[in-house]
Amino acid sequence: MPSTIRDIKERTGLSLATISKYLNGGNVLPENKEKIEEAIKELNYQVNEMARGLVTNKTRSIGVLVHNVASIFCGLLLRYIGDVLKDNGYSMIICDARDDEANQAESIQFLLSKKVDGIIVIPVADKGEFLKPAVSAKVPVVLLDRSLRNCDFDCVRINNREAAYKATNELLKNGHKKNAVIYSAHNYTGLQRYRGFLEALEDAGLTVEKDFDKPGFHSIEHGYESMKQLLALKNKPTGVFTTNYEVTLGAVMAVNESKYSCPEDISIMGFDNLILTHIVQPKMTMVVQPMKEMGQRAANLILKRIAEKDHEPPIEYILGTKIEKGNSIKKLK
Amino acid sequence: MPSTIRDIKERTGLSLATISKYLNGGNVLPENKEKIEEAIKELNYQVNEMARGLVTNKTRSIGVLVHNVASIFCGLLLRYIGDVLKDNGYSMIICDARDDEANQAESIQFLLSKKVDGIIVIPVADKGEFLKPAVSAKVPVVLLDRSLRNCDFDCVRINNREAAYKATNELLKNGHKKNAVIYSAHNYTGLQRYRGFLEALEDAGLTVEKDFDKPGFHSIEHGYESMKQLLALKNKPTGVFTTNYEVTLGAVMAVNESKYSCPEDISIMGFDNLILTHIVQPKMTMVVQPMKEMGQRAANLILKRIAEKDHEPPIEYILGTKIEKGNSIKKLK
DNA sequence: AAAGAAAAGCGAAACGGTTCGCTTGAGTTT
DNA sequence: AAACTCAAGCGAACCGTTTCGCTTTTCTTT
Repeated sequence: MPSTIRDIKERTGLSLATISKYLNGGNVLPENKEKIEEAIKELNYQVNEMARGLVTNKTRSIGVLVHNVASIFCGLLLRYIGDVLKDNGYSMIICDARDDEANQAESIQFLLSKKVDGIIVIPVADKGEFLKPAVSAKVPVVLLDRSLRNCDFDCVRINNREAAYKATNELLKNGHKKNAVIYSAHNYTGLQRYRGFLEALEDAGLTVEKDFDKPGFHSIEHGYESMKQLLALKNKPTGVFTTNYEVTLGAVMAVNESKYSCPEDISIMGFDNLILTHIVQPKMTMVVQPMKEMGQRAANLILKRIAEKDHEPPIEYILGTKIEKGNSIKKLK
Repeated sequence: MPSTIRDIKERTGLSLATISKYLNGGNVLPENKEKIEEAIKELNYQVNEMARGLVTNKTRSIGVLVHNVASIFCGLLLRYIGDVLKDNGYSMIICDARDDEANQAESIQFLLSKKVDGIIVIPVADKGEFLKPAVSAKVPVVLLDRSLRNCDFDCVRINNREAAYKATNELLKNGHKKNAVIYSAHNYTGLQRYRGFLEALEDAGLTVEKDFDKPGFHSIEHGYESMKQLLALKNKPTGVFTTNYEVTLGAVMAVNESKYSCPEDISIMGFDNLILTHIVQPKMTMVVQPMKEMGQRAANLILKRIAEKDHEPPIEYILGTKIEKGNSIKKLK
């Protein structure tokens, strides 16, 4: 039913090769160009991407594998990624790992079976084995937001350690000496932020108390439970560094439900300025990441890799963060 | 590099036709079946979906066009849709309309150019013109969450009018006579909820005051601004029905920033029990939708339509809602 | 004006599957 | 044992592009 390049051939009297050349941006006589364009318009012709793909071995689609599609953080990144891809004629096939490594590995296989030209991934954990099939299939991979242990892939992210260091200093500067940290112990990003926290304490001649050290999952629940435990301590911390969006959310919930309030009874340094910050009182002080740039860079990078013929060595784009000041940190004298 | 059906032919001595037959679930002698399976395993063979698609004219991909990919509501639906599609071997190509009708129309064209087998859409507005190209191309469409004016498509949604009616009654039952409503005036769902609100008032012998009637966009800003205006009135409402997640969020923000509090000074009846609502105090009373079922039904419905040879008349699945009680509504005597 | 270079066009062979219509052969019926 | 039935297998055509290697045309240069 839909018209093909052969219909255009009939209509213009030109050969398939010439028409194909035109379609792919090759040079054609102005006269013929006009003929072809007219035919395309009249026949409402659209290239059959499948036929093209069969020859070129390209699908013009990119797989995007996220750790959790229902998180607002991912949603935003998806928007920016999708924009760039669509503008370049690429479709975005999404897979959701639901924070599970087995799902994640299966999703990579799925994407490869769909013959995507490249994959952008926000990994669940810090291990990279699940990406081996992509490497064997020579499908380029770009990591986003989270790197991996012994990472040998392109990656777009922030300097997590430094950001955490700066954030912790914000607590220290305000006189907080008893600081807790709530973090994800299962991915590279979480661990790096934890290290930044420790380094800042160390440089200030402090250490973290055992009860104040809260590793766990990247989840609202973890933030919630940890903050509850912290508030129940006899010897409570005065400051808490919550190292990602979900954990910050959970921690705020816990404070809200308690008899304590922020920043009077407990100060919080948060992460990721998403909608949360606007609806809670007081306004949170937090580390903000350049989400838009992260998404766009990741998309552009994967497109670049696809276009390259040679296999270039991996690049890391490390973007800057800033601290947005609110009123969630009390100044201690 | 990757092996083809021809490699299997060499290895087994069978014909292409037979192997293809096996791949598509046809009957083959047990002996040959074994040979083929062995060859597939050893050669690590995977069907080339593009070659298959060229013949069958199917891509095994579904376009999902959402009004706003960064909303947590959409994110959740995407998760449930994606699960069903992947289990059936279909990939999910996502487009984000960014709440803009022009983007939405362009995205449909994009999806059609990608030759998706079907489209699931959460429309931006209540007009359906943008779907015409899909109809002409005979690509099935399933609407999700929001219907359209003069709708002639399959649709999976809740009974918005009834849900709003029940919700409003919750305010009325608690003695509220001065009720405001904040809603989206740009999509079918919002308008239906508004009607349900009006009907409930009417049945109680009440009407809505002009100042209490707040149409606008489906956005946090709209909820925020409207609530601010309501709180600034000399003659304030005692109850407010916020008819979607974003608007509820914004309204809560506005109350939090004001000198008033909920439910002492103003009662709120909200919509959509998503995670953010847990972080605000008091716990909200709200209408909850069966998100999982909505996503799954939509996905299964589109798959069913694709499988059907004849063009069956459209179906509407109208799912039930329930009210989750919190403490955001004060009992007036 | 002839020779040479560059640009544009062409035919045909891929790409990797599915499917149509026919042949083969085993099993069943009379 | 001949005739018939039915399952399984096969060859070849086809899906709609791209691309290779060649020919033709046009433009420069001397």
